[in-house]
Amino acid sequence: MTTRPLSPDEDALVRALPRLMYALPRAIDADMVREQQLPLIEWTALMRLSEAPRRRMRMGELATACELSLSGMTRIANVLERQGLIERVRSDEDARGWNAVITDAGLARLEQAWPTNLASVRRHLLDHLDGIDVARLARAIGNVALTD
Amino acid sequence: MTTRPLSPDEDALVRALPRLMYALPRAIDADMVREQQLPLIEWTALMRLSEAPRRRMRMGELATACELSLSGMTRIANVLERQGLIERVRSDEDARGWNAVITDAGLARLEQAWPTNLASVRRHLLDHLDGIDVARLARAIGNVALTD
DNA sequence: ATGGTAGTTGCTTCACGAAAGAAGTAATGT
DNA sequence: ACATTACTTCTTTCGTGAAGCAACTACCAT
Repeated sequence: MTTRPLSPDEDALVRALPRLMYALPRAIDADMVREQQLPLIEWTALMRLSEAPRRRMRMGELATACELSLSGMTRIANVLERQGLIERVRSDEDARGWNAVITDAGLARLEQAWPTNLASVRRHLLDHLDGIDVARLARAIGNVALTD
Repeated sequence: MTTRPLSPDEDALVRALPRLMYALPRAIDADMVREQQLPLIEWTALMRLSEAPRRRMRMGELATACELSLSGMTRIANVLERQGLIERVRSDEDARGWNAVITDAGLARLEQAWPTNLASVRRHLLDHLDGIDVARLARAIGNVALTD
């Protein structure tokens, strides 16, 4: 295992990391719950579904997209389904599989909550990234934590 | 609340965010547990203590530094104390307060686990940040999620 | 081809542990 | 004395991994 020491810059980043990993999701989630009664994870699931072809995704696919375990995804899907924001329909090409499909109510709810999410991400994150190449950063983050 | 739409770059960043907020901490923690039997949060606590004046911090201070609730910090401190990695001593200027003090064993454990943490952060994060101004990013992240 | 069976996959249910928040306790300050 | 502060204990919620179940695939024997 490589143990070349960190440069001072990298070291500073490592020390700042808990902010990003622990504080940021809590802060955004708190905004979403307070203003929209829609936790961040549920918002994320709706967002992924809304962008999927035919507004649907297999459960496993959705779990991955939400960075959630499959069992965790089942739980969230139950919550969303009980609220009528998604439906579950059997996959037509594999009878073991279920598709989560976002409903019209789900799309409406997503629309309604969108500005809160946007403002929250701005306030907690984007507003602090002056001078950072955001496009490059976004691309970089896409590759983060790929292997486990 | 401001709802100016996101630029495409910002939008890409927002969509990549779950990686950073959910997958990254899980990945690093998994490495720490697998190779060192020392969860990331415990490592973080030891690291903060090791750098504090007189190797000690008040519980509340430490909780903040670890981005943890006070009750959560109590729990972690109990675990570390049972392992002899920290001690609790009453604060001499406020009898309500406790100082968590890292022991020699704690320092040794931190040293021992350091390379794993370093390698993990490199592998999951730093290695993917080509072209990013890391110094600037570190400074920026320091300001993330300040308000709740 | 046809069917049997072994193994894999997709999802849910169950059992557990981690973290937050509320309520409680003890010491301070005014 | 009363309100506030520092921490712990208690309660509830959230998310994981393991176990369970149903359905699909692959392989072989006939």
